[in-house]
Amino acid sequence: MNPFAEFRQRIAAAVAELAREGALPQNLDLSGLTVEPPRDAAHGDIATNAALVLAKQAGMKPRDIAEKLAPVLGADADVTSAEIAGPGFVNLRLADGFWYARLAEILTAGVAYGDSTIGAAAKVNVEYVSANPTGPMHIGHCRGAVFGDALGNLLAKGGFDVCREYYINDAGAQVDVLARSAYLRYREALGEDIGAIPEGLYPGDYLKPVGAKIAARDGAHWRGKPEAAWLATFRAFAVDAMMDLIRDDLAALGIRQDVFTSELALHRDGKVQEAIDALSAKGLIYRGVLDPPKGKKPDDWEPREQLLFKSTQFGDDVDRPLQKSDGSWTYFASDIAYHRDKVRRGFNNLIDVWGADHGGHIRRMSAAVKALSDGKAALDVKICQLVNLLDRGQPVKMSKRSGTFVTLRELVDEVGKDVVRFIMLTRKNDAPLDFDYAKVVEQSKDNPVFYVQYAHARAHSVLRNAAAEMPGEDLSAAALARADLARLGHPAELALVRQMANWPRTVESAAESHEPHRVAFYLYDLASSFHGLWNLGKEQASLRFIVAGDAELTRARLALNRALATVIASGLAVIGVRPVEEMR
RNA sequence: GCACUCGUAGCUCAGCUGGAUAGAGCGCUGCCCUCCGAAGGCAGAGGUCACAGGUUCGAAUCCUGUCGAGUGCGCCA
Repeated sequence: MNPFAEFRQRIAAAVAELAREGALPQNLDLSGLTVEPPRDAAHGDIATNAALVLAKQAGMKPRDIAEKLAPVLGADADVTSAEIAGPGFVNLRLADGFWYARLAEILTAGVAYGDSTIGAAAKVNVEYVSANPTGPMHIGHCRGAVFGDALGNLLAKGGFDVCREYYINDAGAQVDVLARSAYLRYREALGEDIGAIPEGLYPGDYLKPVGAKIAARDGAHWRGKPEAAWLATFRAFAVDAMMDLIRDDLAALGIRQDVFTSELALHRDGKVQEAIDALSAKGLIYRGVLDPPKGKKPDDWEPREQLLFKSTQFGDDVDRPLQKSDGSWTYFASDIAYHRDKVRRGFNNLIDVWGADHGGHIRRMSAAVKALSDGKAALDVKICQLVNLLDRGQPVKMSKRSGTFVTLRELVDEVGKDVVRFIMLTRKNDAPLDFDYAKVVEQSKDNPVFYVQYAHARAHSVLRNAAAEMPGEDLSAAALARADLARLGHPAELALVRQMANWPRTVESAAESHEPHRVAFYLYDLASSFHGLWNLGKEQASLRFIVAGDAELTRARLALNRALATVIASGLAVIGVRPVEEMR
């Protein structure tokens, strides 16, 4: 249960009741009604602005409305006090029993705690990574991959029907370069001395096995033939090999996607033409000449008639070209076809995760989605800013040319997938992120991954100790849920329960705003509260979790421990990090 | 030149879609282990939320402008 959503309903019901009695006007608009935890715990458990948002439409003073509302809410069995504060907030304090019930709920639900139905099983499509299939993934791809995957997990937990998707850019010039590079390695595999890899081809060793495999399969069949004879074969073979490589890299990060869509297949099946025809039927396609970009030196600029999409009708700054001068489709054209395909597969919620360098394409793509779905589908593009790779504060030099760029695999091998995943979510997606090799593996509170894992491990440490001290005692979640939870009377214990009860709300707001980083911050805060509670037991032995001679109190506190571990595990599952029971 | 993103403590960043006295971590100062893991915790100092207007009961949050940073800008993907 999300206590705040629950009380929002109860408050709406109270308003309706007052309206029935004639104390308030009928049919008030409650859309601006918020029900939140107050910033200051001294203000109670739940705060609502109901009186403030209703004042204007009711033509009454906020405090007068609050005066009527507070007694109605105060009559709720779960509410111990309803106070009016400030300009007209109503602050509710809930009975401890309400929070104990939440604790039991956590123990009963397990890691499913926080699962929500706000998504109403609506289909949502998350496209992420979509790295060009020309080599292994490097660190630059990493953030978008983790972000997209965690967002998928988050939406699934929020009750959406999630499809995770990868768009294979296997139709552009870069895959021809890949094919030529593979051909060179093929000749090498046949025993030729190919010397240095020429400028403009991919130099990486990862293409050697590709060339070797073709040589093993086809022998010298392709040797000496013109490019036209072998290009398509080598391209297809190399792209497949690169996609295998990328899938392995993704697997190392714990990522598995549901659908892989090929750009080449869209072209081959005439889907691009179909999409443009569809837009054309809506009168959104024309031939025209664009103005040169202002302020930029038009060195080789010459006016050129092009096939254009009227993206300006949907909020873009300028209409966008669909064809190159040789008549072939632009990337934008095939991307339109791709998004049309998603819409036709029944997705009205589209999310694309892109790198920072694609920021300029958001408007045109959103315009295209609006146009081709007649406004029914919404596209949300999440931009992931750059990751600055550091080592002890010093930038790690990367050069693609010399092949010394850091691959995703190297990174994961070095620090582990859990660390990579968590750190990638410790910033908002649109803010740049520093990733310091040395710091992220540090076992201290400076390192948020460690800090959260440590809280989980500590809770399990207590459960292990308790099991040793109380042999034969049933310490399962189900058994602990039946403990006398009312023994948890200390303010810090209740505060922890309230914070854990905030997890469902965190899931819902993070899912709705497409912001998985909120989960990481929530877990950090929760871990912090738990570490604080732990240390209370150091100063005051009676506050330790295991209390000799009071089995019932111990059971209640063990319930708190197990619930804490459960909520952390539930949150880490969204991020895709394994909760550990012991630190080593 | 235009567009997008951003500007919050000395540093790195949160701020739950407009709420009450703006929060963490690092760094600095001072404390807490005869130990349920000090791999941790507590306390203190530190901010006119870039600046100027506006919207309203109420603005770090929304709008406009200025300044500053990053990214992108016809036939690359």
